[in-house]
Amino acid sequence: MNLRHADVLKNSNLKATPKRLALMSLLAQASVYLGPQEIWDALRKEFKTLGLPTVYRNLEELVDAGLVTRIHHPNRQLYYYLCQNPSHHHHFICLECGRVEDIDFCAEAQLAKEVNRKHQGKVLSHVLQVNGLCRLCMNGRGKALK
Amino acid sequence: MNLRHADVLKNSNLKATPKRLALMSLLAQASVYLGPQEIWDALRKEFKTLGLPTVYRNLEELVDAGLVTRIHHPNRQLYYYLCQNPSHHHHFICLECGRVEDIDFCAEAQLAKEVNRKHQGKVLSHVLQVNGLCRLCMNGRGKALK
DNA sequence: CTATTTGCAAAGCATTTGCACATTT
DNA sequence: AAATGTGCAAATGCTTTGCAAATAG
Repeated sequence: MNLRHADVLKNSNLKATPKRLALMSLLAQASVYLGPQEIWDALRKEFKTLGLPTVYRNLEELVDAGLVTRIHHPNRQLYYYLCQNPSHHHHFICLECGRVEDIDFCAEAQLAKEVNRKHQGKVLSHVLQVNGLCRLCMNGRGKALK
Repeated sequence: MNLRHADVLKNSNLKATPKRLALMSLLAQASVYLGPQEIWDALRKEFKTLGLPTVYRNLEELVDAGLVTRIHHPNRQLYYYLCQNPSHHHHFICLECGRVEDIDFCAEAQLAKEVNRKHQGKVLSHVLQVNGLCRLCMNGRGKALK
């Protein structure tokens, strides 16, 4: 598991430091998108001296390397997630608790056609962000993340 | 034109101040999404003493009233647009010049089905953000907005 | 040994707030 | 006159940067 992360980092010319590996493990385990602060709080339990700027820097490096996805939450903060295809991000965001889940549905083909026809532009990536209520909050069992 | 804006404001219990009307006119004319700074710069030509906080406050009031749409640009800033259906925003964003255009294409029906099936959640609104190159930038004729 | 990475403190910058004054209704 | 809107200055809060010390390969 951590061996894999180390290899992935090496392929991107990033050094496999303990903190970076821990960050990747945290993201890999997370079932929701995490913000820098939450990540910092979680990792500081193990690394007492970890600085918040290091979290930010690592997250952006991982984003640049295409290993991590960054989304804009309606609450105006950034959230991160370990993701596969960086050009194809579909999220379901619960407006009540802040939970973010991936959505499989994609209409990329129609989308590209539409953009070509009407805008004559070129699609490089797309983000579908669906705001709503998750099943937990619909049943009053959601915990507000924010 | 301005009469209509005044009425719309009245319906939302907002006073029709000259600055607010000018802001609405500016948004109504704009063919691209505008940021607070751009809006401030534009309106200050007419209103020398206009404060930036006033622009922010008015934009948010208009968003709250459902008269204006706010989107999160990949450059991490907020952009505003006079818009009809606040639950249905599809944007094409040019990564080169920052231009934002509306996209008509929508797959809401399939989307709702997918969310219901897999996430068991409720869709309240959705945003489809397509990042790419606009026709101007593809031809080297785009002006970087940012 | 060299290039990265990190911690710390300080800076940046878009956005927000407090409050007295001005304007709309 | 009462409620709302505005300017100004200052505060907020997330994010970034500079730089010297630490660490990975």
